[in-house]
Amino acid sequence: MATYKTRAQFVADDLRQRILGGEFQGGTQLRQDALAKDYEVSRIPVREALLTLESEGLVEFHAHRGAFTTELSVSKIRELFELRVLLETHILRRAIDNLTEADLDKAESILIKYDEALNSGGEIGNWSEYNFAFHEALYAPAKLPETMALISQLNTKSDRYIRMQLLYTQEIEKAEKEHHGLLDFARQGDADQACALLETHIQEACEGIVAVLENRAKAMMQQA
Amino acid sequence: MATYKTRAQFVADDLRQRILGGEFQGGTQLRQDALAKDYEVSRIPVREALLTLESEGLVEFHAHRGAFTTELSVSKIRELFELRVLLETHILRRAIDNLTEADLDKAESILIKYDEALNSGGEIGNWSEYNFAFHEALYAPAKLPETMALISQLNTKSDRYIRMQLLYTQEIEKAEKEHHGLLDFARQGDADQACALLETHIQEACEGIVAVLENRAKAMMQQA
DNA sequence: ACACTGCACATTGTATACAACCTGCAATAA
DNA sequence: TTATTGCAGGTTGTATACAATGTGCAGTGT
Repeated sequence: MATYKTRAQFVADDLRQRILGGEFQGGTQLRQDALAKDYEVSRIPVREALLTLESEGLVEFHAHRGAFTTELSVSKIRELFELRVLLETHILRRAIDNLTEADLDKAESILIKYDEALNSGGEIGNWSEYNFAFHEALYAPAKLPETMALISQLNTKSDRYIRMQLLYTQEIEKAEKEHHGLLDFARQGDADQACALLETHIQEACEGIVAVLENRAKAMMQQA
Repeated sequence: MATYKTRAQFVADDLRQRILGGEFQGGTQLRQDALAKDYEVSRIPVREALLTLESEGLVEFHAHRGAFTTELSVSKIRELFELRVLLETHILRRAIDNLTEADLDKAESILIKYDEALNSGGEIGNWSEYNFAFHEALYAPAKLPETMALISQLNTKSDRYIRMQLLYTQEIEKAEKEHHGLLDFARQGDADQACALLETHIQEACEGIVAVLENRAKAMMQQA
């Protein structure tokens, strides 16, 4: 799949990681010239990369004024997480209907690999990738590609904030326990309980993020 | 808002209409050079327009092979409409919580304008735009912009098929009656009934489309 | 006949060059 | 002083030119 990568795709992938990694503050302008020099390409693939990122909601274009990284308000974050609850409980139910042993094992293996990394190293830079990989594996049996694409889209949009939360609070272990719980309920075929757990799992993550944001806002106020 | 339109945006808007209008069969290649000549621009804005349309799901890029219009399978169409039910009933409930008289009047005025056009002229080319405008007006009071954006996205993706259905069957009047029903339930504040009606409204549209597609497939078989 | 290689052509992807537009500052006038 | 106009510089948007890749056919060999 997609064995060849155009420069535009390469720039888009790398820049996405940089944005999600928090390298830019919300609202900073991304100058095409500077990025072109960074990547040693012309501005054309840079523009195309920025357009791609715009469609993912990471960047906003203003005609003749350029591209700016987006910043989400608390209310938008709440909305995104509410959508995640809606879509992910929906897909989880379907997944549980179709679940095979192999599916469960696959999801579990991701979880185990992650557990090990957690116990040995402690810090995990790309937690959010593992996180999404697990959810994806759990939802895959539903065989709803369009739904999955929307979920993925919502995740990308909120990813920056999830990372931020993990940086400030130490909720990874808790989330990990909930992941095991999800897997257990799925194995038992108990869709109701699984969905209930998933719902609180997502909602609590949301509240965590909102708390961090509001603390930060308070700190900003005092500084000024 | 967006007073200036770049050439890329112009091409994207026009090309979107052409694709949704059914000018291209699913899977046809869109040659950049030809489009550039059509619009009397260079290939650069054409490429950017195609990228935009790709993010909307109307077109697919294959590296070094170009852009092709997408074609949805019956199962994907079903999935999209299922998502619409999920998201639109969700937003409708919220909208009904916040509804004011002014909101209802606004939605109704769209409906009335449309009724008139229907009675006088008969044929309406851009029914799907009116259709979406009404739904949008009804959902707006929910004040959930991200949700609304997703709904809009799903609508764009399925729009071609909705138009196709309307071309072959004459369901516009029925849909129009249902719209009035929706408005009535909303006015009464009866979210449950409104959502139930909305659900069947969407599901029946879906079944209509699937029926048309399967008939067409059968016709194709006989031809061969 | 069939498979395979390699070349020519067409099309896409990207670099460079230029035009259009926005922004901020300086100069002018009220 | 304050508001306004116009210019200069810089950035984005687009055209043109070139490079890289995919495709199809001719030619060769088996």
